[in-house]
Amino acid sequence: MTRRPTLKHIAERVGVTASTVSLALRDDARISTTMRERVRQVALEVGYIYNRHAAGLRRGDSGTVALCLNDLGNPFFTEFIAAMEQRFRDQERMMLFCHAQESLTVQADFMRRMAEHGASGLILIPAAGTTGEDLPGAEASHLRHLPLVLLSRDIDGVEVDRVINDDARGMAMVVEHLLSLGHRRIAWLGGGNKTSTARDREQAFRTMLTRAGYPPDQNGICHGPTTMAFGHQGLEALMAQPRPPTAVVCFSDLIAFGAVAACHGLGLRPGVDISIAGFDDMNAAAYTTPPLTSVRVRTDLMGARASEMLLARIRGDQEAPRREMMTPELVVRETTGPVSSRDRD
Amino acid sequence: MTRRPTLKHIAERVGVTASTVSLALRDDARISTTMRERVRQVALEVGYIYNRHAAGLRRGDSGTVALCLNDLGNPFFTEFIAAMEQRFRDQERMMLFCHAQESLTVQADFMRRMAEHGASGLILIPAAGTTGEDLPGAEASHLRHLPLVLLSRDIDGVEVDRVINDDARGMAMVVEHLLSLGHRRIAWLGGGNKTSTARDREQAFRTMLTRAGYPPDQNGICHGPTTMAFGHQGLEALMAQPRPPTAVVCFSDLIAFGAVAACHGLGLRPGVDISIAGFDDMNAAAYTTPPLTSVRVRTDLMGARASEMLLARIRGDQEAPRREMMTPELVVRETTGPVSSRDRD
DNA sequence: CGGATTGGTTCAATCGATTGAATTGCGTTT
DNA sequence: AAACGCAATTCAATCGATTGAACCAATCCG
Repeated sequence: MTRRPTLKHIAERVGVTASTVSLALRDDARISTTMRERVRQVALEVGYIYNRHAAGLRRGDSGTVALCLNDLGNPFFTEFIAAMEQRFRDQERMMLFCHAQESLTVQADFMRRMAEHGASGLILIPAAGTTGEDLPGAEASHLRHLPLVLLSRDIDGVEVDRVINDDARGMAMVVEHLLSLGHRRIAWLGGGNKTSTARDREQAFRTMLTRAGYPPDQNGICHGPTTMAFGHQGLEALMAQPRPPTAVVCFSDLIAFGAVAACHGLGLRPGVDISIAGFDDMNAAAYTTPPLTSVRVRTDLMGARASEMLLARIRGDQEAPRREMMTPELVVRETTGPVSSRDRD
Repeated sequence: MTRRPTLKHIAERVGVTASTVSLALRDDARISTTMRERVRQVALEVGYIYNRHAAGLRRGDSGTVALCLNDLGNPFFTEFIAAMEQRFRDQERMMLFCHAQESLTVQADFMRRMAEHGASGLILIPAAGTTGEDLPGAEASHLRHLPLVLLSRDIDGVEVDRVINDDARGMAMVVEHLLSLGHRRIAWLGGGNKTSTARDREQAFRTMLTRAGYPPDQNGICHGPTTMAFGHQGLEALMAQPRPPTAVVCFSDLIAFGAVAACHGLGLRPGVDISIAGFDDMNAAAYTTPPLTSVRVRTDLMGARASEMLLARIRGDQEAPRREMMTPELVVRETTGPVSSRDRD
């Protein structure tokens, strides 16, 4: 098991210097076509493997871009990936990603590691509870030169590029839709206040209902993790109340899936006996029984835009950080319907 | 914007050499505690960032482990990740992953890149259509020294470690279950022959039915991509036949989700008018309406085992490659039930 | 024919951390 | 006082690729 071949080995075989080989392999115009061919040939023969550490050390950049996600258990987040991968691949950049599982420590480790590794930039869907202090942009941080774009979840008080969904608008559409169907007792099933999405959506939910004159009941606000399991038990809890809601708005589709599933056991027909709305409109939303009413978040556009913004920063764009909002749209399917006559107030 | 600080800068400040700083930061026993403290302190002050390229160049190993997935659109595959991350984090190894989207090119690029990067090892859920030629183990490949473990999908004719589910056994359980419920016209909804899982499951399906004396009808075999959309339209197609099946076995849960959803539109009650079985038992399987009968694949155990095998290889284990099979279990929920009397042959 | 041009290649310094061997300093032993 | 042991630090070579400048030879032009 011999040592892995280097430029020098190739150079010796061909009878030139390592410089020539380096230039040849990288298609430098200074090298003649014949030489290039010979070098290529020999490189193949000896099984040459480019050494990124050596190159990275010399050049200072590794040509990679990092993505940090925090909840792979929610397929919604994986939907962002496709659009981004495409963009970076076009730029011959590799995207390396990390699943931090909502752990600030893991997230910080990853960011540090990527800085050490000379990553060109970072797209971050921040872990719940992330503050400005935790970001590369923070003065105290050693990472301040790492270009950064926040995706999907916003963070207050930092000057960074970000691409987020207009959650307030999306939630307004949901509430208006339900009100127009005659619902008045509308409950909330969703996350706490650890992410901007959870905060913004719930805030909008409360504001809209209050403004319409039907402020949400304290018992109608049910907090819990963003999982199907929570959606399931949450709906059961809501419906066990003496005066159950006629409609339930879920923070996310994942929760709504659980809620819709719970109806089966309770003998309720979603869209008839109870209205349920989700948020995100992930792929699976069209495949619940019956299909879920939700708010389409344009993960494709958001991912693409985040990539572009990051690439611009990497190229050295010096403009002030931008905060871009994507407009969502309401997708009415079958889990929402008119309030049944016997439920009407 | 000054250049980022190096060991040398710290050394100058402290009044020692770079060697001392290096040893101090890495907690080498040779360095006194006081010095270690001083170095640490200064490193923090100047905002030192460890340079992985330099270290990697010198040491030849980057301490990272790579994972290549091919279908993030299917949450089943993300279920493997959690168990693996844990294991590697315990070993202070970072896991970098790639979503190759079933593209052999992207997969190959990633593997090459990881070899160039000096990754310690690779766990691969191979892209559909991957052959032994595409793997680091292949003689022709330049990657032959990269420790490799195959996960979930098997590949013929290569000597590599692998951890796979016993698909034949799982499928046998499904078919027996349906036969025992009285089903005789059982259809297949699933992928082609590009992955071992697709082949093995379909093969077992056919064998079991043939052995029982009810070989599947040619019209009862419906091939397509592993998506909910295919499951949806596939079920509609099957039920549109003059003599529709009384039960449908799906290659995977994702397809089954689509199939179950299609029932709603067709006015069929899964588990009553038609039996549907999935495979994988992903989290969402318990939340369809009604809950899906499926085969539990132990992604947690498989992920853990694959990590352990890879770590053993990295440590230099010289034993012959092993092929480990995990035993699945049937999870009967409500989408399967006795064949209805009017359908009985 | 001399000088300039061009194309092709080599020179040599450089990136920053690592590590086995060598060195220094200091107290202890004989 | 010489010899020794030990701890703490430094020396110096090394990893492999990159790249601006220098070099050389052949060709071209006035």
